[in-house]
Amino acid sequence: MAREKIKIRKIDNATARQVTFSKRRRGLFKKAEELAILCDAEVALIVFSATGRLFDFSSSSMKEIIDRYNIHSKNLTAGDLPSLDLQSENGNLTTLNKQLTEATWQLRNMRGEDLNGLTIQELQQLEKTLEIGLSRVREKKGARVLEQINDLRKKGVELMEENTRLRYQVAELQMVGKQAAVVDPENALQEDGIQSSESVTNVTHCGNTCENDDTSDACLKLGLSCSGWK
Amino acid sequence: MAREKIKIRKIDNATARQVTFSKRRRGLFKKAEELAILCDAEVALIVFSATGRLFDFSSSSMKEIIDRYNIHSKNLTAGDLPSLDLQSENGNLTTLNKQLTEATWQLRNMRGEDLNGLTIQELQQLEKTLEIGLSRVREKKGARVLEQINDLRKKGVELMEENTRLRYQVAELQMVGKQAAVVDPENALQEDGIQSSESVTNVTHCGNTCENDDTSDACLKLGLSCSGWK
DNA sequence: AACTATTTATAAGA
DNA sequence: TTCTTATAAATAGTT
Repeated sequence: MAREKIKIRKIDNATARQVTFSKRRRGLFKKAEELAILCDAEVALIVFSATGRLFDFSSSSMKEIIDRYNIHSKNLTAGDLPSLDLQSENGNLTTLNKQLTEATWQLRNMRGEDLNGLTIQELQQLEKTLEIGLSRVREKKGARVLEQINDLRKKGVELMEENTRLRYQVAELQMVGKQAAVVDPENALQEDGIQSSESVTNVTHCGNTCENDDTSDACLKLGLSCSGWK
Repeated sequence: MAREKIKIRKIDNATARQVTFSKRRRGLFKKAEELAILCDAEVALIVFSATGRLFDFSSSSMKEIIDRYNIHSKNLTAGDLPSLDLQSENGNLTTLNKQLTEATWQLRNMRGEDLNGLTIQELQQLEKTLEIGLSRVREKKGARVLEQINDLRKKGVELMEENTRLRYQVAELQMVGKQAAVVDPENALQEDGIQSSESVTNVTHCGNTCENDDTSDACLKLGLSCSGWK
């Protein structure tokens, strides 16, 4: 639906796939919500990305919709097939169950739940693990934030450069103006001084100057990319 | 998206609403399937029309996706009982595998591993979860340490009381000794003085005195509970 | 992220 | 409902 038509099959390039996922996911969720509102429908949408992240939308309570779905679908299919490969791989099953129980228990402990069974030593170890995890998460977040800041800086530099160009442009134009209005030289000098000092010290003021210049919409971009994160 | 732009609010006209529902439902399901195929995502979509008809789509098994959703959303919110309903309902091998994968992924994230796929917002959320977990663990550890300290204090008091009793006992015995060995009064007086000053100021020294006294093993207990934490 | 040339989706009308 | 069509939205590829 864009520059080129694409075939509906798995996108090979992982980056492109991720980008498309983000775009289409947003579109899908928007459409789901619109359908629910426009047509008074009950809508539940669950999406797991290829990397395992969950996204979901439900027009009312997800639980209610799933319950309602279960009732409906059971009526339609009658008897469902209760786990066929259960007995064949029983050995793995108990192992998996144990692993999952263990993992879940660890997760809960890390969230600070069910700590009563732990000794002071275990709590100490848990605290250390959490501290390390927390510091790593903070480090990564910091790196991401720095990336964004650098991006903004880069754009700031671009703005400054543009600002310089514009100042020259203004100066040139004013030279022409001075030559034309040589009858009133005082007034022309004053305007020149005000304009240049403002444009150098305050980048955001350029919006007024370059509003209709299609080579310089950097001010707008700056504002937009700032708004997306805290 | 057509002849005219419309506002996203419930369509008043029932017929128009029904028509729009049919059209948009088809569009939504198509988009859902495309997202699943293009981006290798797991998608489940459940829609109930205003008249109660069920429409659903799922890229794989609806049950699996809902199970996975339950695990995820439970982990994100609060306390659940995973080990209990694991054996009864989610006995399926593939389901277990996915749950375990999911749990492992979350655990690694909490330990600060594999953070590259996460957005700043997700990192923020993770940081918050870790902070909460960490503070709970520290709180619990603090409580345990306080318990132990109170225990030790109590035992200290018991020792003091016992000590006092012992001093009286010693004094009494020495009175008897003095009366019996009245021939050497100087030596008896000196022993009394040393014993009382030591026992009042230094509790741990009592070990030598009461080692074989079954009514007072508090010193031993004190030593054991001291060694268990740092 | 932001920009567009295109493709899609769809609102209204037949 | 279905088809048509003008127009709004979504989005693929690019920067």
